[in-house]
Amino acid sequence: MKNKTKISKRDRHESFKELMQEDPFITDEKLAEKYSVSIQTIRLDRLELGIPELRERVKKVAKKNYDKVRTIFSTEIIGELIDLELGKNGISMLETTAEMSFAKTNIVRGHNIFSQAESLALAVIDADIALTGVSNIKYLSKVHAGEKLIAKAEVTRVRGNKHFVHVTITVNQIQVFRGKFILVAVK
Amino acid sequence: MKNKTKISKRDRHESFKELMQEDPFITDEKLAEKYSVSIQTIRLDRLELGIPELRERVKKVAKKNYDKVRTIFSTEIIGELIDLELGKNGISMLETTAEMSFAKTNIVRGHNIFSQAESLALAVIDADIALTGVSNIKYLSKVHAGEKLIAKAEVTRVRGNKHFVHVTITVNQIQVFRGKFILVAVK
DNA sequence: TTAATGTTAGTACTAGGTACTAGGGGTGCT
DNA sequence: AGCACCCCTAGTACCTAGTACTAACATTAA
Repeated sequence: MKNKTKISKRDRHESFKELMQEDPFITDEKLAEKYSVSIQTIRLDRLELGIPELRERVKKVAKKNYDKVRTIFSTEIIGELIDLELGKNGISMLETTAEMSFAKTNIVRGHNIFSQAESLALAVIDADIALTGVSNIKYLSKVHAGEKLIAKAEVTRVRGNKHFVHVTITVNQIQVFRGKFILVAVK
Repeated sequence: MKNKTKISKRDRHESFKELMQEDPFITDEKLAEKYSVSIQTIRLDRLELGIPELRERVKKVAKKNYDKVRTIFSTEIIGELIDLELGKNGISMLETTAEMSFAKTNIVRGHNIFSQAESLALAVIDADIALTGVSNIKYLSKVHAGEKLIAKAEVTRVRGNKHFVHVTITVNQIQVFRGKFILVAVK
């Protein structure tokens, strides 16, 4: 028998998976200390649970977030573009995650929803570069992390370089957001 | 003399620094091939330029973006809170970056500005948890990457669980955004 | 008691390096 | 022409955080 706090394999594996998500930057050595088992045991555990080695985990985080940051900040569309008829209408889909929401309530933050709507509005209008001038929006009901947002945008009027776009977002056919945008095409 | 495309040290170093930012995931071996020099030369280059090894670079990207994603999605305030009088008013500051803007024009995307405004509005009201119900916003002029946004929020009226907040954002005393929010405090 | 499961130990090997020593080749200066 | 200096290349020992594998012991269940 060893000495201290030794838990069962099942419990260790349980705790293991959680820890890997919280802190992907931990080495086998540290893990071995933490659970007071040998490094070999940790390696068998990772093998069993299909958890890659530290370097791979770090690389994965790097690549994922690298992409993510680029997607959030840089893409023309927040969410996935499903359908688009330039100058007329468009549909995009956004799967909400825990990161988009308040920790306490799991309710998705408004600006994430707004971002989807605004970027879709910008995408549907038939202009090279456009900026949002005015918008009038209403959040109709709470959105919880994990729910799939379907945004539909429709161009209602075009007057000179001003484009009027209506956007509605639904979750399971229930409206959660609606907004009117006036977009200004710039040269 | 070797054989092919060999450029000067200065030019290599120049190109080197750029490449490291574009693609931090490249190994010394690949770099050696790319510049048709030996691995040792690449290592001397990195030493000279103070560029860490691949693993450290990857780790850095991982950590940075890890934090970034958390900041964007999770913080209560987008930008830095400068002043706050709960239930009355608040000021926040956001330094815009190239990532927040359209690549072509360098103009900051609307939703980044909106996010600052909305999150500040949520912060000033004296309620544990609140959601945005309605908002009415106007972008008054373009914001370019690098400009410092100062958001001022003021609670104008409270009726039951509805909080009316006005937010203005300025760059060098010039208004670039104004918005009215109706926030709903939830229990 | 035997078999299965869980744990530890150790070896050979890997990638992608650091740190260091040593030497060759071209250029510039005197 | 001689020599110094820079640039580049080569090679060795060592490092971390592993993989892949073999072997043996400990614990538990049948």
